[in-house]
Amino acid sequence: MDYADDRDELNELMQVRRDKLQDLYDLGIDPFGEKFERTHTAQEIIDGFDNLENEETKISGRIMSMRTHGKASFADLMDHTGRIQLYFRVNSLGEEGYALLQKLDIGDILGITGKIFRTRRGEISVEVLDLKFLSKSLRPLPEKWHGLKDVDLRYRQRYVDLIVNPGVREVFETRSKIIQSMRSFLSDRGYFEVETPTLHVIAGGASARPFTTHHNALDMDLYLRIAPELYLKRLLVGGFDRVFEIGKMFRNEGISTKHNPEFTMCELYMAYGDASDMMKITEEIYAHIAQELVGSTKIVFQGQEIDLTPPWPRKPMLDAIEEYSGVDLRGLDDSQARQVAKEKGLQVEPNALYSQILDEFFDVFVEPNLIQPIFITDHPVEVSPLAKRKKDNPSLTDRFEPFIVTWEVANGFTELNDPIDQEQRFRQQVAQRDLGDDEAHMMDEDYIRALEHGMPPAGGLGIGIDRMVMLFTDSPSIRDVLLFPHMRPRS
RNA sequence: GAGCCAUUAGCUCAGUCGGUAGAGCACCUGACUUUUAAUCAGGGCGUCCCGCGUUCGAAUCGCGGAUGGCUCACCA
Repeated sequence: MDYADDRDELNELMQVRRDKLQDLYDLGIDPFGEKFERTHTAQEIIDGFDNLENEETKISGRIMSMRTHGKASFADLMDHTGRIQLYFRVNSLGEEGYALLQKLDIGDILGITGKIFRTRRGEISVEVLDLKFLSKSLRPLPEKWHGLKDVDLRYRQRYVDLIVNPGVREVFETRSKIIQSMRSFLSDRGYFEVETPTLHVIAGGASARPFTTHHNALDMDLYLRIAPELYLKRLLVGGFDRVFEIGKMFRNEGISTKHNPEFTMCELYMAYGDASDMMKITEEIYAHIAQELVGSTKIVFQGQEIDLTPPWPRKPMLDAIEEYSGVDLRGLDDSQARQVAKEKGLQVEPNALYSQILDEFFDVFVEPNLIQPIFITDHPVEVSPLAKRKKDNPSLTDRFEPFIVTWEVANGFTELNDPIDQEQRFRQQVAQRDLGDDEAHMMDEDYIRALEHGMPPAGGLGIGIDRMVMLFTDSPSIRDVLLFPHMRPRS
């Protein structure tokens, strides 16, 4: 087999690497070696140097830079813990062994057997006694100093981004820690982790357009779930006391710095509880994770200090609107609300509903001001079809949304457990659907049936994991916290 | 979906008035046995995002398209 083939289609840099590959084969060396058992990681050698000096070690990783000096050379080897310097000397490797360096490229993955020592300049290093090619790299890496900056390439070729931009790995390590931390937090409090279907016959539990797919054997269309809510509450009917699920949701909507078509949410439900329990747990989870990650409940996001220390203030939506817009929307009907909105310079559809105008007021006047954590509560019943009405005002619900740095980071409420009210709410949603609102709920007869068996009063909460990770990793774009964010295919 | 901006060597970027493309890193050749953005000498590398047009001549101007970024709209 001629590994230096296809020369016409390769640029010079790749041709050179193919030639070296062929040279290795000619020398009887497998450039794509086998299992290599390391004894230390780079970080272990650096941390444990005092006890390891002059010891033999086996380490593996990728060559990230080389400095050759005639009969002695230096290279940096990177593994998942960090970098360590390699020192090659013709005296220790012999003429033949040392000559192999000519076949070495930045990006090659090596298995090194060597001796741990410190150079004259003080750098902890490994003097190479034997090197094995574990994988020859046939493509050049981006430049050592500037790395890979082109965000398009960074997302499309995340593997390269991860190799050359060390901060990227940290973000995803933090993401993993956050999810682990959330799991143990909930599990420690008696929450039981479950998995519910992602293929739904009825896409319910949120107001969003679903993705549609098709089951061939059953010859039926199915939806990718927009929320796990209705299944999790069926489990409360079934007798589970506290449940949670962490998983992907799919919503067929726009892509932005805060939206990806698939995103991760944690939903949890507490039987015999209510919204106030959920607000408490929201604050506690955020504070707990902050404490674990940075050892403080104060964090910095994009240069702003955010104080996550509980308790967070709570403010009814209508109070917040009055505070920031100066307008009291309480008790208005649809047309009065439209009139007030026009006076404040908002764009309103000619037949906009009161609840929609409320939403618009909130988005324009309130949201941009919500930097520090705050719970906005008491949403109108029309936009909260699964939440229980407030006892003292049946047009509002016992619902809350926490905001941090102007983002809605979660959504929770006291769950509606009255099957008759629920059925009426669904009917209203279906009516809106018929009027062209394709984000309104569909009727879910089986869910009503489940409620008819009796669901305990309960609090429920959904936390957006991606936004939480953005906040804790100081990432301004959701794409920075997704390993492989959605991209249009490149032609 | 709309507006604005970007796309030039493997990577990071220059490119003046429209005159036919440059730097650094990386790469190749040589020197160098403790360097670390190693150094020194020499070298080569381009679908200037794609297509059409204007022009004697287009990386540069015009039109259309692709991809990305930001803002807005929808949403978590």
